[in-house]
Amino acid sequence: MCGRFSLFDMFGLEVRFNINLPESLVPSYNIAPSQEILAIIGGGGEQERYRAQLLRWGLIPFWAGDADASKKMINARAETVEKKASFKESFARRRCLIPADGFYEWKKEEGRKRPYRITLHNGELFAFAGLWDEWSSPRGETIKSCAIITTLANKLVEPVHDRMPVILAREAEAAWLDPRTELPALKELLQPYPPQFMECYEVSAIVNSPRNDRAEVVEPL
DNA sequence: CCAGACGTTGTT
DNA sequence: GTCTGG
DNA sequence: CCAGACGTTGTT
DNA sequence: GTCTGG
Repeated sequence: MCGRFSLFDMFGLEVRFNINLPESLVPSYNIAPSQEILAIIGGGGEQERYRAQLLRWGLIPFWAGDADASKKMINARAETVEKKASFKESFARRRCLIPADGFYEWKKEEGRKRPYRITLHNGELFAFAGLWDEWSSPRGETIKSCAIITTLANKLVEPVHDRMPVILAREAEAAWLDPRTELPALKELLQPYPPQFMECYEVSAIVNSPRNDRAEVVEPL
């Protein structure tokens, strides 16, 4: 699954995704659920440019009775995303890119967990396939939130964990955002990323606490 | 028909 | 809102 | 995802 | 054990 990632390479970000960054966005080595994260929406048709949008990580379906759903819905399974009540509407109409430069998975062994960091070669920026939604409370407060889609781990990640987030091929990003893309074509985009373009290495357990947001957590152990 | 759930991961 | 279970 | 808290009453 | 906060 994917419950932690990083996005600290802010310089390449605007050019790579053709966006203006939100003022309040700060680089982070250790991004956790419940935080406001950068997402990219728009594209396709008349819209010339993608838009950056901060979203709470943890999707609250628009019909939810309260906002507690967000504590659970940090991931959506690629295999079932078009069928689940909580995600189907977002899958059909509210897809987003979630930029990152690495993510973390924990390997469980002998009763303890060791964290690993997974990146593309050279720490290149990439985008998770994401879903978003907008929820309004009875009092009229609105919350925009999101989830990251997961799929089977590839050969590189599989020794650490059996699931991993969907990283979109760069040439698939536009199709993912395009409202005209048909559902079967969308599902085809949700594949495990090719392991030969990725790196996986153990990192310090300092990353375990989301409070430890510093460069040390991305260093090889 | 209405009521009630709506999720993933990991562990058992 | 929409699906599943009864 | 992991870490850390997990409670009420009454008083300031 | 389970929920909340980050």
